[in-house]
Amino acid sequence: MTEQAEAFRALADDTRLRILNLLLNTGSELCCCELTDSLEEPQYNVSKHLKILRQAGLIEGGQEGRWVYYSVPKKPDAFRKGLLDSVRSLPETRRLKKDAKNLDRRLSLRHNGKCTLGVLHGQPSGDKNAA
Amino acid sequence: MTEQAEAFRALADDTRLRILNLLLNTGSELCCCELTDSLEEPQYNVSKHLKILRQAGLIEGGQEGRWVYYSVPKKPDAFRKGLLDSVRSLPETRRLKKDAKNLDRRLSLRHNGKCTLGVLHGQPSGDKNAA
DNA sequence: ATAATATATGCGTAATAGCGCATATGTGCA
DNA sequence: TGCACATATGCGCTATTACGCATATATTAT
Repeated sequence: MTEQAEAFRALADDTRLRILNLLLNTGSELCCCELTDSLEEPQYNVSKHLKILRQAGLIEGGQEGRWVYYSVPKKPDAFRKGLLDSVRSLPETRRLKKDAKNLDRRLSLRHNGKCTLGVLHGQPSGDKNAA
Repeated sequence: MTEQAEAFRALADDTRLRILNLLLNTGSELCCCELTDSLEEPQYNVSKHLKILRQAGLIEGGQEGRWVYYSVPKKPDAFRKGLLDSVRSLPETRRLKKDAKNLDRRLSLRHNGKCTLGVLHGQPSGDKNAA
């Protein structure tokens, strides 16, 4: 598979589109646990999806202490810039709105603009512990 | 999977990208056999890929007699238009150039701007009959 | 009608993807 | 040195995908 087809494949997944949606709609860099809580997905899944996106060159990740902050590339090549623009134009579904709302709440817990917590919600498989 | 992720998935395949590349770079509509010969892939595969692209809303197909002509949608929605633009910006690999060359040759066999032939090459699995 | 032909599709199989779970890795702090 | 914690990864499983092959469908020509 060519590099370009791989990039498309990285986008062919709802969870990964949700991750990118959050990264694109916030100026900030987001760490794994913030994404995990926002998406209400298990941490190991979020981590795996982040890896796929990073390998496709669609996000970048930088470690800061125990945390790894992910963000959209500052200078993507033309092809990936086009792809990211396509993701930016995704229709705002209920799910994406909820993700954004979760993220807002989660970001308000930062201190000095940095995450100081881990995953808060119950690592839901079916949301047993959420309520 | 959302409709948008499905569209990305449809693009996550080299053969399908090659098909779109040909459709985007020719003003003309192309029939299945012309694409088959240009790509040097088996007819049944091309047909299957065309189906996936059509279901994703990335191409349209219209029957004319025994032939089915495929083309890029005239009025795609904003999201798909962005995707098609991304495909348009694919780097010109050797493979894509060869496809285009094959297509040129194949198009020169049209009569009155319409295809009058079926698949010409040896339905290669490994190009046994090609030489 | 029958044959010829352009395209589509069902089936079997091998490869791949995503999830859940458990656990490893690596960093900071006591 | 050892513990706590954020993140990453290996494994087993199931579901999906792509391919090759054979054949079905549909349209034209004889």
